[in-house]
Amino acid sequence: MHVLKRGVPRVVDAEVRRRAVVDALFRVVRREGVEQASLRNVADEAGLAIGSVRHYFDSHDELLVFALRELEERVEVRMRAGVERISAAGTSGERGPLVEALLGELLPLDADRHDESVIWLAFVTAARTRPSLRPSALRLHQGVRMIVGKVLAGAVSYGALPADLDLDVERERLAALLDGLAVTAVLQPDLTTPEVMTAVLRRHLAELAR
Amino acid sequence: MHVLKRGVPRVVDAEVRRRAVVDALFRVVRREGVEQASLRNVADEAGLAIGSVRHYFDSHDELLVFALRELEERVEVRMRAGVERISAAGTSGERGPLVEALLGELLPLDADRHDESVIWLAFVTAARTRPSLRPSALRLHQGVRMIVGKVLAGAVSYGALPADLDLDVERERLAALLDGLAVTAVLQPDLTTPEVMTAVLRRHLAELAR
DNA sequence: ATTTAAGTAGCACGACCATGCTACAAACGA
DNA sequence: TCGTTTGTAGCATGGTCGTGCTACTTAAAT
Repeated sequence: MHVLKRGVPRVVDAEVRRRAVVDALFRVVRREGVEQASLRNVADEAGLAIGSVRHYFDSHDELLVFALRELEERVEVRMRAGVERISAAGTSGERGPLVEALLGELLPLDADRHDESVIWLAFVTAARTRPSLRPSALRLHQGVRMIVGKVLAGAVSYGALPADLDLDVERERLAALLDGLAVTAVLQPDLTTPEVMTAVLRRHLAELAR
Repeated sequence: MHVLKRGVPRVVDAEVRRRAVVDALFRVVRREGVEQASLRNVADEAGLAIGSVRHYFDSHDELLVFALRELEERVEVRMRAGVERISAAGTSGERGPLVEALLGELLPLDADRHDESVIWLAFVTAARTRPSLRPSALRLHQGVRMIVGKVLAGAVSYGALPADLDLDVERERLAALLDGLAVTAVLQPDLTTPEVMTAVLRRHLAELAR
């Protein structure tokens, strides 16, 4: 009945294990899609027995939910770092490239972020018919729009963008553009190269600045 | 050995039946996602026995491929009609709204096109890991970009858009915007209303025209 | 040293899946 | 009229799935 503190290393191990299982899950999803991310396939990929995976995740659904939260966190960390980098830049002249870099973090410009985008699209589309995934999917959606909104508002306040912009419309427009680029890069990677994506993003930002 | 013409009505019936099965498939996909579109579920939805469905489609995969081709055709028909409407409009003054309407055909602005977009996204993401669906997915991708490219080039030639536009970049930008709007409308329909989508599209076209 | 908990593993069950195959009815061509 | 094709239906097989459950091992706690 005593719910006191236990041996320390155990807890750490548990967290590491959960992370390892999630990484295995991500590899399966990237390679074969969410529908193939069964407990069996994930356990195999992680080099564990199916029962071991279930020790850390009570159900298949819980594993998926946890994995999507993990993805959420990774994106959030990268965004937060980008925002801080912009805040640290004093003069407005330096901010342009930093804004482009921040928004570029949402695009699959390198192999890691490509994989991340693949997993993002897989989970977020799965969330349409899986209620347990919807909260995370919604947070990701809103998070991107919040970042984009802040960036635009900040640029206006610095005089980098005209003050008469309809920020609600511009936020949705830029967010949809980023989503669209990521989606096409995931679905047709041969046709949507990093160069194309950066050119499109740069053009969009330049045009916003008139 | 005689491969001659058979009784006429049979062929018609067969085509009608295949269409009915595909419609049932679309309803299942819309409601529960591609992963639930098993032969059993589709047969139930169509009110047929599983064996009957298999009489028209030799395999599950063939059914999916046929269904995606059907979707391809529907989109193509609507696009062709829109293009003709633009070609029929003589003066350049009338073309603006027609262009907006044509590109709007690619957005889920009403219930029917919303369903169509849901199915589009489901199939096209499934195509990432299903080789048999890739050709259709690629054609849809290229088709949209061809239409968008023609529209932009036409607008330039009519003087409605500045001649110094980088059409390759603008084509990808507008196509990604349309894809992104459709995706977010499918995944977060409550947050991405038809009004938002039309406002974003209108704004983009207006800005292109400088 | 003994108890307690956590980690690992695997079996068994019921459900669902695609597909090969057979059977029967209706309609058509000869 | 007979035989062939076409539509409809259902059975059996082999596979994958999530999950409940049990067993064994390791290590920490008392």
